Amino acid sequence: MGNTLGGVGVLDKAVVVLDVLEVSPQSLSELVTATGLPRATAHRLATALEAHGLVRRDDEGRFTLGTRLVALGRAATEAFPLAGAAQKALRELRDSTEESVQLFVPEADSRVCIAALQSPHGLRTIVPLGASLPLLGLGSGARVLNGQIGAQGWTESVGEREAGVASVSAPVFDAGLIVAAVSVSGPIERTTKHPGRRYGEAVVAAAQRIQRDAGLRPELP
Amino acid sequence: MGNTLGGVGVLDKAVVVLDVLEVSPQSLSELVTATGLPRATAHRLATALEAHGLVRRDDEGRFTLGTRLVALGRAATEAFPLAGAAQKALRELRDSTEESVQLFVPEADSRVCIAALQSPHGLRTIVPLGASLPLLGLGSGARVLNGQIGAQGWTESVGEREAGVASVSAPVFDAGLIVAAVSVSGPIERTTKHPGRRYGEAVVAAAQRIQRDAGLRPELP
DNA sequence: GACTATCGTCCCATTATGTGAGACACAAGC
DNA sequence: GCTTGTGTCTCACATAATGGGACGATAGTC
Repeated sequence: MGNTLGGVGVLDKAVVVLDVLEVSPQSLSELVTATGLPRATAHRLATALEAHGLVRRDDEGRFTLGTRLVALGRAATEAFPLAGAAQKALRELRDSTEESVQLFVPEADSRVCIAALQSPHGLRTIVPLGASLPLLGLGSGARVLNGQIGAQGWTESVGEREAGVASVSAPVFDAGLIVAAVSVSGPIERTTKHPGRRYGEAVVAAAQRIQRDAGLRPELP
Repeated sequence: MGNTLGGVGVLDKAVVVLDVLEVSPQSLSELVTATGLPRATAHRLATALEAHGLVRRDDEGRFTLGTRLVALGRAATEAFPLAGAAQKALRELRDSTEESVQLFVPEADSRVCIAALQSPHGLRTIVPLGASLPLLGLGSGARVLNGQIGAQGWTESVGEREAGVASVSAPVFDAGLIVAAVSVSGPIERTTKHPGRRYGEAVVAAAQRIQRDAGLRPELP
């Protein structure tokens, strides 16, 4: 119930509350209009979540995401063997390319950024940790996760997902399956219109290093 | 209901599931024994949470914390104006002391670590992000949040919260109220038995810088 | 191959559970 | 004064969560 259409359960409503609070702190009345829930219900849910530390009140008495979530979020990140194992390789890649780098994993019908480091330049691409992008969308990361990889092991996209930004991505394999995509992205001015020429090799190397560091098997047994 | 004793609602059970999964991935049966919930209930809850991305399955089919939580966790961290504003000051403090540093905020009857950086040394104190410690407990951080501050503006504790570790903490004020505590902690061997002498000044300076960077008013209007 | 154990998943009658309109107290503004 | 806006709480009602048990797979043992 609630996951399909029709009946909506407590849990679904509670998640809506969290979703709304993720955007910004909300007073009760704001919460009511934002969620569409009746005042009494919104209040009960928010205070119930508050009792669990998932929601707290800020200095102005508004509801915000609670401290419990920072602990859960950290644990969730660590639950990805990849996220941790990829850190060193990503840092190397970011430092050698001087552009923002990300690690994406497929999740249902989207791809989620589970690790990201930013370019040192003032003008840079930013993909927030945890950001969820459509899997069947644009960008070299999406292509890679859908199995569209060039002969050299990488895929590039120029001004595809967002105007002015280009990116190169390479797949991370486990037992012959693509489990993640490493991406480098930045403004076309710096990456040129053929970012693959510049970064392709480095991205593929980083993906392979992640494979090794995470203890994955690149080929089928 | 459920927050007191007696009736336990869906939300409470869902949180229990998350709590259990925070420790480690669990198969359904493990989840059942860990939570004490009936199999059908545990399954329904876990799959409901899965539908919202708060829970996912790992490669072995077990339940783990989901990707949605990494986004929520990040948002929760950002919802603390302090956590972000404190980063620079904490990094400076960590680099100058070469010991682990933390920022604690009071929350109900506990104190929560909302920012932490670790010592470069092999032997070091680790307080995980989001960790929740009793507010009326031991340690210089607890003391500071309870208003027990020495004349120099800091408080030290030696082998108090945990054997072998000493710490120094200083308060962050807003409008005359203590809103957070900055701590430096490390093994007694390095910090000496009078860590305040060594780090007191630096910790107080960091706390004041955080106050400034976060745009807080140290005194009453 | 048959037997048993344990797994994840799903059904459905039962009732405990969450529901939400409305009452309430408090504060600010006209 | 009155009005409008908060946040909070209650309570009769019925909806939504419950959990014992059934089911099909898979794995191991004899």
